[in-house]
Amino acid sequence: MIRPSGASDIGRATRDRLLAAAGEVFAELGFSHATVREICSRAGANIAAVNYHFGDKQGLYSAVFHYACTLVAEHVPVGSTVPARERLRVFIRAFLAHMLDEGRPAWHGKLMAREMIEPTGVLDDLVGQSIRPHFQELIGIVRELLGRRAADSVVRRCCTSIIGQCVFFLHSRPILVRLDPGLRFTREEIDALSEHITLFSLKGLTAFLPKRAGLQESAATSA
Amino acid sequence: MIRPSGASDIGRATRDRLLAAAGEVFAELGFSHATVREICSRAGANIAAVNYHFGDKQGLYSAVFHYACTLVAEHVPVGSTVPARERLRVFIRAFLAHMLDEGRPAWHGKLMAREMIEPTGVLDDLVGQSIRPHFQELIGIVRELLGRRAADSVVRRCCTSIIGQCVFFLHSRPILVRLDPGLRFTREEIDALSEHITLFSLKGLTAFLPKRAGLQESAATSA
DNA sequence: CTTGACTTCAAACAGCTGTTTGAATGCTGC
DNA sequence: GCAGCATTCAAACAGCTGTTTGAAGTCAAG
Repeated sequence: MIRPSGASDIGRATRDRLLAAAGEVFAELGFSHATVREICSRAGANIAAVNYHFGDKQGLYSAVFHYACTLVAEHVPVGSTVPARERLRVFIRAFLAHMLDEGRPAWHGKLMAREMIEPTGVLDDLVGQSIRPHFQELIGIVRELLGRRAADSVVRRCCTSIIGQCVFFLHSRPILVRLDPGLRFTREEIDALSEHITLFSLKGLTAFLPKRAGLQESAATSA
Repeated sequence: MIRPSGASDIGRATRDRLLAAAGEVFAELGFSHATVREICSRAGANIAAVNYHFGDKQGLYSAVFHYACTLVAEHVPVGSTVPARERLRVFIRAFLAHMLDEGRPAWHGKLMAREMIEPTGVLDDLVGQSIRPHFQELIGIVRELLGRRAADSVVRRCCTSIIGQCVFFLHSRPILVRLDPGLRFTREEIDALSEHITLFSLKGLTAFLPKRAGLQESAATSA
């Protein structure tokens, strides 16, 4: 019996405590380095609690991950009436803030970063539920900025250029802080960063505008 | 006794075989997932060989890593007589090729990617010996493209924008192949990718040129 | 109170890990 | 051949891991 159908209040309490503790530990140490004992210790639960409530360690990880996915779903895409260059700005800012913000539930950003590096199987769910929609949204923005005649491959590469700039801070933070000690991701720094990436990307996109489209270029540039 | 001072030929043979095998296994699985037994098995050596030749698993990892670092040192920076935008092109191409090329010693790219994510202590050496010089080289290029009056913070952020685009393919490959099955990093694809990043970045940089510098912009753009 | 389902607990289990040991082997210089 | 050294080997060790077990506890319903 992996998980009982009806859970009482105190049962749900330790279950939730396990989820919260597991989120932290998994984010800190990754799936394999995190130990069930450490998670249960932080949750104030018995070692057998994980297996009782989630079947096994992998089940707990999946539960934590899906819980984190639902939190991401709160991302509200901007209406398409807004100009594309403004939607790009909002997109980049939301993306950066979600990953770097050292706010309260700091772990689900790290968690997803780890999943990208060491896929454990739930990565497919993550791609389907969260990443692919976001990526499609960005593709729509870029396509609007580049015009109908832009090739799919060009649009795709431009999207990776934009996302790459954002994700870099997530994956390479250990190196960045060694290159520049005193690097902190405060709210202001994130704002400045997203503004920089937006400007850089809007200009960079103009390299792939169809020839003889000076009017469009100026439109995409005057951000 | 960690390592004997004088090593005979066959001794050096198994030592080298251990280094090669460890490079593959560490790159594939990371430091913690890699097992001494697997490494020794691939090297055709006894389990105790690692401890005999390198002291312990960490010692083997350090040796592999420093060996990989010496290989990277073969990167030849272009003379500064070449125009900056051409040096940027060469830099990006070399960077991408070094990390993505599925050539013979395919492992030291992956190895460094893993080290960025899960620093094991040798990361400091890596930053000092390899990453910082490369980063300084890129800073020099970007500064030349942006002009003397560009602020340090702007130059720095532009460098991260450029490197971020390159590193993205290294860290997020699991996601990218799920978003676009059939994605392969052939020699041609790497060429096209580096060309794209170069164009995108050269244009993106112009967003941070000092105002009223149309002449410089055209110089940086006509790549 | 008694029943019964749900939950917690301490203890142990089996498996894999890096590491050590001490004997056996191979090679070199005498 | 022999001593001395570097190297290899099979076996075992100690530690940590996820997981299981069976008893004890908890609480609501009859």
